[in-house]
Amino acid sequence: MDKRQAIICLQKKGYKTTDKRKDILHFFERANGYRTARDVNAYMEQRHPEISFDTVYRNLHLYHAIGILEATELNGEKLFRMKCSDDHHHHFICKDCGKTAEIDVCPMDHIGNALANYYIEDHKFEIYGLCPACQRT
Amino acid sequence: MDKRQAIICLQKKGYKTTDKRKDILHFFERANGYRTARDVNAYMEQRHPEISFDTVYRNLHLYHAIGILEATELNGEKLFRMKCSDDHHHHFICKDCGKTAEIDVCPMDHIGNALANYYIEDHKFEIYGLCPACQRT
DNA sequence: TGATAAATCGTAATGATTCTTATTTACAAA
DNA sequence: TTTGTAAATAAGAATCATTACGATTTATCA
Repeated sequence: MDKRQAIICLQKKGYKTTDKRKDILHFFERANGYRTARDVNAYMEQRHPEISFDTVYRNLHLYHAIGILEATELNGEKLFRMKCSDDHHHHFICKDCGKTAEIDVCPMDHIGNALANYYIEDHKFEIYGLCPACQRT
Repeated sequence: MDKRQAIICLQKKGYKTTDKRKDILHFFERANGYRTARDVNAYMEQRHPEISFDTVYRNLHLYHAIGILEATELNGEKLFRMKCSDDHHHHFICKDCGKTAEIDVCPMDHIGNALANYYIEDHKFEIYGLCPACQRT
């Protein structure tokens, strides 16, 4: 997903494409990894000094709901990133810069019938550490 | 880990064993799964109407730091449970009651050298859903 | 261009958690 | 058993992320 596709997605579903919405997408297009709502706020405040963080949170939530962004949670903060390709996979997440790497292994393929009587809704597999670039600092 | 072992652990490290600390342990000994800080607060307020939630948070944090409790995070809230056996494993977590089930599969055994140049600090694998008991309601 | 529903602003409210200061208590040593 | 002292606690203020709300502005389309 890139900015262009996201804008099409917004329009298709009848949402308005405001400058602020476009700028949020622009931010994520360049981010290449997970970012906090605070990061987005900081970026947006440069361009729109009067922006309300309600606008940021509302749009992050919207983008997540309609599948433009994906979200996770770390240290009590929500993190967002552009949705990547549709095939199921997990992520390595750099604790320093938020950059991610795809992991194609899914542990659900290996659990067999260990949870036979359980109703499974969801799962989370993430690896945390330092990406090659951040190890050098 | 049970209450008795936890108290020994506290004493060994020179921490005082107050009634409130014991009651928190008592709560987790019976809990058999993840509980929020709010759950602990609610329980403690029954027994100690004057208790400060600072006391609860401080002790949860301490217990986690010295390995009596383990922690995770869900929907913007921290969850705690008694530390279980020392062999590495992951959990199924019931979204309704917090009860957990051990999963012996660890995805790290399957990633090969996919992250060869990455420094790995940590990983998280959790499955969410409903336990057999909670499916019936 | 103008009507209208959606989006935004500004700010207050919330919910979880942490911090601060004064007071109390568990424990060790006499 | 008493007492000194560091640790633990109470009470409430402060913080941090997030959500809610009424008033105002704006994108879109007829």
